[in-house]
Amino acid sequence: MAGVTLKTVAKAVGVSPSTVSNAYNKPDQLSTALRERILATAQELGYAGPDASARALRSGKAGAVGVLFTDKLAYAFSDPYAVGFLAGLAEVAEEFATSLLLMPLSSTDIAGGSNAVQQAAIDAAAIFCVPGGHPALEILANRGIPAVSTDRGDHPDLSWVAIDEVEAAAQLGEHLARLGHREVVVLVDNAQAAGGRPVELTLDEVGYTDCELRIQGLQKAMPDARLRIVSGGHNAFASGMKGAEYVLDSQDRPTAIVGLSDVQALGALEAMKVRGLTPGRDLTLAGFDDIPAAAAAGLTTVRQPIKDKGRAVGRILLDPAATDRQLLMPTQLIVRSSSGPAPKH
Amino acid sequence: MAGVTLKTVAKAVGVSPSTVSNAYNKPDQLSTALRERILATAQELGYAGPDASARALRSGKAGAVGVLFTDKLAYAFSDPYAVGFLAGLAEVAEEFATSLLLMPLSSTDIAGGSNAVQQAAIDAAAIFCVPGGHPALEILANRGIPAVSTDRGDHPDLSWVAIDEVEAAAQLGEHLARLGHREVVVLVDNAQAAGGRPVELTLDEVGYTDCELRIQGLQKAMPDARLRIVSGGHNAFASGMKGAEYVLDSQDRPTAIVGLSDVQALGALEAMKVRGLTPGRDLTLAGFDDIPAAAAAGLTTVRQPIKDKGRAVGRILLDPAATDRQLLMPTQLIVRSSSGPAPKH
DNA sequence: TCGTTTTTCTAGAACGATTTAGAAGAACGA
DNA sequence: TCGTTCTTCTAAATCGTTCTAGAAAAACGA
Repeated sequence: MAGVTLKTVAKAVGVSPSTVSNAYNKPDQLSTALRERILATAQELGYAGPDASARALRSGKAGAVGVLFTDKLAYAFSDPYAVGFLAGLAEVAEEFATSLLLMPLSSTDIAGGSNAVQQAAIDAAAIFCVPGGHPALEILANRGIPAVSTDRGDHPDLSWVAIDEVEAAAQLGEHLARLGHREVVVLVDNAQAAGGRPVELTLDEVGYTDCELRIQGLQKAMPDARLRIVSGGHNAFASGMKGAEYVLDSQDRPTAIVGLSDVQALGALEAMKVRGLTPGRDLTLAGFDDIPAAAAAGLTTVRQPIKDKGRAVGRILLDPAATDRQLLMPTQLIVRSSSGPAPKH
Repeated sequence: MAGVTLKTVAKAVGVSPSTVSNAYNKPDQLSTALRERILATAQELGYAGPDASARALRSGKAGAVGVLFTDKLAYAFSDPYAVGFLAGLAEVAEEFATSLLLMPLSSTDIAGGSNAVQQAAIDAAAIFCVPGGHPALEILANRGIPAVSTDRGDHPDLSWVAIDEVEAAAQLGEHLARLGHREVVVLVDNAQAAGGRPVELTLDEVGYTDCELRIQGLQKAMPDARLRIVSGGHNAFASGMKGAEYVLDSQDRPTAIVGLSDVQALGALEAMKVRGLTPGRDLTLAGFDDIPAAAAAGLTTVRQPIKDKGRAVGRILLDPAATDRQLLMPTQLIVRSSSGPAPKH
């Protein structure tokens, strides 16, 4: 059973290996009769079709696109936003009979080459929320693998599918400003705070480009407001809760809390509930992304078409017909019950 | 920049290709000085390390494990249960510097070989909730790829990590029986109902082994109860809602509804809420899996350690030290407010 | 009937690495 | 000093395909 190759089959049928190869890949290059005879013999010999690695080597196509996530791979699945992106990407991948290769980003042994990004047999890569300058991006570039990012990069020849982070955040900022909020806390993803106490950051310490831009957008739309940047850890429900707890239990309570992702905002919502605070009345809460749970919770947020984002990335990566290599997706402010006028003193 | 291979580097440095290969893979097989010289030259030439496909072909290791999901790949991400499994698996994969290859199962062109399962360069495969007898499983077997399933198969030499479905469901059944329920509706995943009207099924029509076993377990524990099997479509929130609506709006209302997954049960919960029904008082509702949202919703359910399941599958696939190839994971009945005594007439 | 096109198939060279077996020289123990 | 063992490096075979030319036969048009 083992060791059955194209050659074995070719010999058994009495044709050349090329012909057997064609039987699988170019059915119109040989007579139907012969093709069927070859396939039958292959079946009989237990030949499972052309070897994937060999085919990939020779043809230069791996039949898979890589997906790069920040942080731990296991972690990526906790945010419905990331999952939505993946779902959109998967949809297109499915259409092109291509697999998705999820690559862990953790191991930093770059020179050694034991890196997953180094090892991966992929034709292209989707880069999801990876901070600019990450070593993995360089590896990808070195390997000459076409990539599409979900962040607008600085290089003009980079492909991306993104939103206008500044404008999107500004929409939300205007809404909050109109409601009279001047004391705002922004909850962000931060590695430092993970596992420890919540931290208060400056804009420069944020790290993620998209987060920075959003904060800038908020500030732009509410020039008179005082923005504080707080993190309770990685981008997750628990972190949002921790960050909000820290803020709510301090003397210096804001009138509005903005989570830079809905999962964090929902965590903050939980912290408010525990303290008997009603969102939209006692304190305004807003998020970002508009994940399904946001609607159920009545969370004001900025909707971005995440599944479409995934689809668009997939098209750029896989569809030769896709011409636009830089795509700006629309966003929309969704006002729900969690935002209300700032209480007057 | 293009066309730089091991050979190019070898020629540039003035050593044999084997030595360059060793510089990357077996650092202790050559002097440190030479190794550094090689690596430096490689860098200079823009060589990005050994080609993944070539390495995979020659060494016979792809550095990736495949993940087979039922249904549409895009779809798999909508259930936190599936996502939890993936997270556990990813954790172990990360540890072994292995990537996860998500394969779409849809295309059925098996003979043609344009199949993702056929094409995929993988060392092993995790099979998640794929109904027995699916053609993809045969392809995998033909290719001689070791696989671990989340269902206990019939073959004694198959590897799996599963739960005792019958016993787990029986625990829940006993709980319901003790509460006096005799009219029970079970909500299941079913392709037929997808996109159309909810359907009522017989046990034989269910299809998924695990679902069948759970229903058997319920029946076993509540011999006097009448079990009806209803499906509102694929395994998802919306399907559970649709199925429950169908049942709640009929003349023949049950006293208890059991979702065979929490997402479905939560969908049913929504349908109840809309109708002003309080779970645990007007009608008993129970689920399966104990996803995070279940706790928040007060849903009685059967907990299974899904992340551990993913981890265990990963270990069997990747860890040579893992000896047990068949693992039964524990389950636990979690009673919350959504279940209560059956109303007396 | 004769050139021309089409169909069907093949030989042999890649693809880019890893592996095996072994050579050359250095280091070692007695 | 001599045989033995290490260390360091190499030559050549091999992994299993697909691809590029092109050959042989069949079909075609005039």
